[in-house]
Amino acid sequence: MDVTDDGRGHEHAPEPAGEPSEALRGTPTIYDVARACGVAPSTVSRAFSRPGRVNAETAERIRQVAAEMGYRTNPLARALPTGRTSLLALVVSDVTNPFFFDIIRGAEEEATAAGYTLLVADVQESVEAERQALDRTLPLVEGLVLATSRMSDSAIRVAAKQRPTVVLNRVMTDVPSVVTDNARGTRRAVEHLAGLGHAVITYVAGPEASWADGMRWRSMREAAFELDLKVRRLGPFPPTLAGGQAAAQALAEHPTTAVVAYNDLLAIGLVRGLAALGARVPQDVSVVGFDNIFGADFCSPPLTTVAAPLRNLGAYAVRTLLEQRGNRQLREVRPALLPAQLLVRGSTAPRARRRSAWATRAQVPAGTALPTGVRGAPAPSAGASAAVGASARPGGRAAP
Amino acid sequence: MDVTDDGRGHEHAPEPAGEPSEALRGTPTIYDVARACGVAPSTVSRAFSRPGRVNAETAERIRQVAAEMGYRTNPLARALPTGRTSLLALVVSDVTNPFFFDIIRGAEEEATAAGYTLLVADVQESVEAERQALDRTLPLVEGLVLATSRMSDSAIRVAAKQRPTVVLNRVMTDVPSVVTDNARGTRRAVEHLAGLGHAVITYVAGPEASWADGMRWRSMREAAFELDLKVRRLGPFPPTLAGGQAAAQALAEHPTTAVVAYNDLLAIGLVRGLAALGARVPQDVSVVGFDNIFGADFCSPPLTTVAAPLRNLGAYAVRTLLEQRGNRQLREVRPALLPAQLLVRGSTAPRARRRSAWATRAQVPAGTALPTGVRGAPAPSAGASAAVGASARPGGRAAP
DNA sequence: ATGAAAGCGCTAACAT
DNA sequence: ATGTTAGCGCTTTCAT
Repeated sequence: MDVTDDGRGHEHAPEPAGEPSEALRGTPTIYDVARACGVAPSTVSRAFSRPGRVNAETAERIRQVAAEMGYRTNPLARALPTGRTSLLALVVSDVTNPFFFDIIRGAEEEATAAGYTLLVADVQESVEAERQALDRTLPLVEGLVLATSRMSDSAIRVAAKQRPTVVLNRVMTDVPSVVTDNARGTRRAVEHLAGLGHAVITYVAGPEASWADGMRWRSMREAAFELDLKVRRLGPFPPTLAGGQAAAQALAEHPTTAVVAYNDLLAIGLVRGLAALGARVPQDVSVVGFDNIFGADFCSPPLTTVAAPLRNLGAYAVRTLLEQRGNRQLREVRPALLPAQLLVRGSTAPRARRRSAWATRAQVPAGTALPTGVRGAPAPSAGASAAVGASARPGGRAAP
Repeated sequence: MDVTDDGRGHEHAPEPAGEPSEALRGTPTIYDVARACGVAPSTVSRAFSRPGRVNAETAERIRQVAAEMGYRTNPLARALPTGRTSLLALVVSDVTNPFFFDIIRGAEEEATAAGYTLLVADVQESVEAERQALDRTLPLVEGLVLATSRMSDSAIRVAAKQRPTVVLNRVMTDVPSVVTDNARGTRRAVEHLAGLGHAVITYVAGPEASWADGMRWRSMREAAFELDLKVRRLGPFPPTLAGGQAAAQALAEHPTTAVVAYNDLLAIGLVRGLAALGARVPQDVSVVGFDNIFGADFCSPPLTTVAAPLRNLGAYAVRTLLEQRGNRQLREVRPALLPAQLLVRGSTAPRARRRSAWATRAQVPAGTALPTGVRGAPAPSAGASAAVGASARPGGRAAP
């Protein structure tokens, strides 16, 4: 940030005319500083890169002169021989998705604290863009956090072979991964609804390809089984406000008093859709979301949600990344499970005594195209245990 | 992204034993490719950096072999002699502020389209962090977009001297700047309220240091004068939900039927605060926000707002930046004004016939500390014309 | 059209 | 503790 319009070192060493120095070119180099100090360039280099390996006094003098001349070490030149760029990349599938806001913030903080600069690459939900972004950034960075990658496991492994890599919101066994503890979070939501007297819960599903979606649905079935509740599944729907409105239509045909949605955006859309159909939340229907994104507290009613430890997720990923420096082996690693927290707000309430008539009142035009059909869960007794055994879909992508 | 575990060129040239080649080290270089092709390194370099200056056939052969070997040009090595890093930086005061979401997205898109990678630096509202981020990234990037910088004009000029720079949401005359057309946007809001029959409008102010805040308040006074309305000013308040709730308290003491808030976050907070005080929006009070941030459409009621061309702002800034390549002069430039758009939603309605009693009902504890006093605008006739002439505060910071 | 050679600015052995 | 000397991988005159 310093500009040196003067301080050309004329008092240090008489410049042989015709020799281009930092006075002519833009920025002074270690050579200019060295000449001005009467030491070797390598000494100047050491004075900055490893203080301590140079005499305290000369080091001080060098720093002094360098400061006067406006010398700044060129990170590019430093990176070429060493590979130390001090850059980390965070690849997100969509910067404008509020799910990432706090993740970015957490990663930023941790990176900055460790002396790194975070490069946020937005790949706009495109596998092709993701590949290209990686092509471009991989050689520049010292490490990589893939938040919600849309690439295949093998593609991720390829990247992980070149640079320390951590994946977020997706479980892998040979690449360090950090995920929210969806199982416990989901259980808390179900317990909450059960405590309010709800006996049947609908799960409004998100993208099929989402690792989290599969996890949440399975966990719901387990929890419901143990608490002796019934669960249904509706969807999949795109995890957007529009998706939620569509879900409201679908719900009208198979109403329940409680709903757990794949994520907050879907939940908020659902609440709006329900309102449009004449259903009151939470009086007629209780709604629970996931993630606690920005906006979950000021929508109306404020959303009860399973809050993902967003900021922590980002911070933890970067920390894990930094720990990988040195040991570059892809060895077996257990995914880190970060705890979620149930935030009870205004969208859930005790089950109404008498069933509201909203669903029958709601005008659902015959033949309305719904994204998908409704299917009841298999009998809890059979379904739950089967679900428990199922492991995470191997190649599944993690849509937030 | 390619990994080359094989393709070591053994069939091209017998490796003299003991000479480290790309087989031993990680990535193949132009030297490896050159040897494999039987050409000079410089030819390989040209084949990639300026195709056309090399025989079409040899170029093709080189590309072929290079691909087989998994050669990728090293951006760092290329950048050292040329300065071309293909990196652009977008510095934002707070990544988690929804105001920036679409700005980032717009900038991202434009940068990617032009073959650049965008580095998003979050400086967390700290001048010190901003200075440091600049120190770190400036030498790496080819250009800089400062969105809502908290630094002084002169500090910005210093940065602009080193790299092409564009400032967003702040007017400067010697550095290209792009801002929302707040004046016209504000006028539209005032016209809208006037059309609904409101005669007195309160402006709920944001940060004093915000360039946009000053601009909006002045524009309101002008517009109100022309339309023969009265305006009052309340604040400043922090541009957050909490700030809005505080503003609701203040408004209760000096109620008007219409309010224009500095930004959406403040407006949303205000609506919630009013609700808590028993005022209905829009029946008792109409509220207009600014920016149309994420969430403005799903809060309750959906917010009428002056939508900033967020995405366009980001895209335009990057485009302007890219145009600066080549001519590195800081010459006089006129700020670009991008049009805002009034989005009428549910938070504004015709003025009620009879004055609601909410404000008198609202329990405002005596002596409640308000961030600031309320002051009426000076007589429109005098105030307005004076305001028109006033130019943007020179050193003002632009808080979103 | 291609090759040879000199850097870009810094770091890292290896000497002294 | 400091100086010398090679590079890091690529670009770019200047020759040929």
